[in-house]
Amino acid sequence: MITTGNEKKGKEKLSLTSQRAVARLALYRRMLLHAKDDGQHTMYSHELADLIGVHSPQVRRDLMEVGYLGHPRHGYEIAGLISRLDAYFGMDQGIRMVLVGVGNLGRAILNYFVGKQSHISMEAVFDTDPTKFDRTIGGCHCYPLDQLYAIVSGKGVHIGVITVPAVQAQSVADLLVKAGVNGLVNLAPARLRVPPSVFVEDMDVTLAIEKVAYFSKMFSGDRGGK
Amino acid sequence: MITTGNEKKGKEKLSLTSQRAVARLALYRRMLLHAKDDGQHTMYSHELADLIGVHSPQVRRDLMEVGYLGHPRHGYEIAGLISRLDAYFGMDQGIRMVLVGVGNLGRAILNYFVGKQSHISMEAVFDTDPTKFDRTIGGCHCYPLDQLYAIVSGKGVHIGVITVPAVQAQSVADLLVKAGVNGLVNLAPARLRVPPSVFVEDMDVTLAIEKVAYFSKMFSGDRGGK
DNA sequence: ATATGTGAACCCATTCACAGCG
DNA sequence: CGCTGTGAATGGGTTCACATAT
Repeated sequence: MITTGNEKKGKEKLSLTSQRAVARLALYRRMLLHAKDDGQHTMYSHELADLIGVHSPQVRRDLMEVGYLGHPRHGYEIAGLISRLDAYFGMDQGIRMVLVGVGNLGRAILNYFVGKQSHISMEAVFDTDPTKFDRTIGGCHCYPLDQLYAIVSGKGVHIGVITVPAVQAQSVADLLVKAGVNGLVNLAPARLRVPPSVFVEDMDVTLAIEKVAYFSKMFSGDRGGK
Repeated sequence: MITTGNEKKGKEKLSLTSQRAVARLALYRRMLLHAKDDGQHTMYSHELADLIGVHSPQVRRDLMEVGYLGHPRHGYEIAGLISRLDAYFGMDQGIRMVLVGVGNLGRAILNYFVGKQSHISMEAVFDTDPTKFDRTIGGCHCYPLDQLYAIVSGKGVHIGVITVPAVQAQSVADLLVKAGVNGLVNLAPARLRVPPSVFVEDMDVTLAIEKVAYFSKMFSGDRGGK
């Protein structure tokens, strides 16, 4: 087990922070990176709270959870907190991922990573379309899907991103799990069945649209001008 | 006047179901559609529960919320429940949406809708790239972004889907809101500021990956070997 | 005085347990 | 009986309030 320089109190709390909390922490990190780019050195909990739309005690409690202490008069030190969050997300050791399904959606996601250097790296992409084999797409080499196990297994790849049609999603998930990933980002509108040791995050655009359909109808009780 | 955005003028009947509940209802609907395609006529709460990974009382409570009653011995009647859910999501009146940003991501989302007939229709798409103007992309006519207000306003378009780079997301959101949409699906990794009468659903792939990074690390005690 | 750290209260979503009905 | 409908209990996440530190 590798621990980085920043020591938190002896509490190596592996506790499962709630998914909501983890998402907020990722947002804090993003805002802190922006602030750092702008030359800021410290930030108050209430500033961070305003930036992502929560209350300041929420921020303080979240940061307490990751074991980073602020300064009662000056707030939180940005660079240090970013380092702490990097460690929290395992980015100090690097996160390796692969993507399966180089359609429009897959390419869109690859574009998020091309150019900008991140602690999260896309190691390879896979597809079943022979015209894509051995090409470099979005900065990544594209391999045939049936070589996935051979290429991914044992390489310490943590995350698989699934951007294939719904009908293929489960078989791709099975393949990725067999190859050793323990986290999946599933962009296909399908429900995946995976062993409990694998974490799945579903990103279902159709579902999101339906949600918005409901709430937007509700929000527009009257649509009279203002 | 300062608006805290905290005025909930909840209508008791159509009460603001929680976001989580609405997402589940959309999933129920999808599963029911599949079952109907397979020729099933009724379904039990525990079946539906298993299909989406929740407990049966949760299903019954959710369906109670939308006011659909099952039969104590035969479960829920599929066709009727689907109709009820269609009405719940406003689909019986049709949901009209537009999409802004015809990059890979935008095209991927358009592909979700091309071919399959849905109660949700994509009315038009917009971009700033002149080479795309007046072309039909994913079954939709592409207009210049600066014609958005003229084309969308007054057409009863409910939802805007934002698939532009992060830096443009806010201005596109402003435009869509001015044109009268009251629901946004935001695929850009940016935080949007909108009036409280507009519902925003963020779909942030980068955030999702970071979430999975955390939980996948946590799920795998060590990453060295097996 | 101002901002953090945190126990305690609060609130809401989920789950339980059982009444009711076919 | 089996399955639904739902009040009651549970549990987890958020907010409050205040002690603490500088």
